[in-house]
Amino acid sequence: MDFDVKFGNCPIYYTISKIEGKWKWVILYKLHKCKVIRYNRLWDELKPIAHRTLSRQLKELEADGLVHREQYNEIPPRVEYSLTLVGETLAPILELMSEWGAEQLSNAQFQHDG
Amino acid sequence: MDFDVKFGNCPIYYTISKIEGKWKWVILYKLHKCKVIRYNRLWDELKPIAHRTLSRQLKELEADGLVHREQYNEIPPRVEYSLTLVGETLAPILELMSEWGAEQLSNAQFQHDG
DNA sequence: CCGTATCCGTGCCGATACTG
DNA sequence: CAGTATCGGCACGGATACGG
Repeated sequence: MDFDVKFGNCPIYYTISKIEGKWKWVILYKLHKCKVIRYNRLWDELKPIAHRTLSRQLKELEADGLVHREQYNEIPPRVEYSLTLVGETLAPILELMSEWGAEQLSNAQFQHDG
Repeated sequence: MDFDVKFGNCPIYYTISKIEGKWKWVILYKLHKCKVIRYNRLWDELKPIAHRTLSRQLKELEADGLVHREQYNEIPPRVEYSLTLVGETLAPILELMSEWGAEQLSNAQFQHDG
């Protein structure tokens, strides 16, 4: 990564770069909430996400050490995703993000009703 | 926004959608740290960001009520950016993101130094 | 100093079909 | 069930030049 060249004094940029993309935070949040979740279940939760997109983001998250992939060689096949220990350290951020969104939504509600 | 149609039960998606883009979190963080900052100073801090990009993201953030823009009709002109009250409510998330990045960076350091 | 205008590349993301 | 292959659109972001 060319991170430290340009932004060595900016840790938040490291975080943003590591978890870039439209879906990654949501994926991480789902994993945090569900602990363990199968591929199709995750896909269901995130529809209308495309397979290609979900698959790729999961792979990147796995490569970055944030997500663990456990494959069972059964028929039909079963694959379960969960957060790694490092991934779990994001939990406070995920919770705050969710809370912030909820507050903004309820505020917007007041604006409408109020 | 088509948010509530598809993701009404997922507040974190609201947050992500609101603060989308490669730079927005970093911009918000800088504003949070500096309280008030002039355009060119911000641009300096975020180089190699392009003017077009910085300008647009600032406008979007302003339109979303997260950033306040104060213009002084002097010569030479002066424009100062700061967080709105709503923008300030993101402070805990920004701090956590920065801390998380710092931890990951120092961990990576340990891996190297062994 | 503080941006906008213009032009353009690229890479993210989606749809659909197909495989082990 | 759990993905990959292929194709393509389009919006995001960058470089540069110019305007108030």
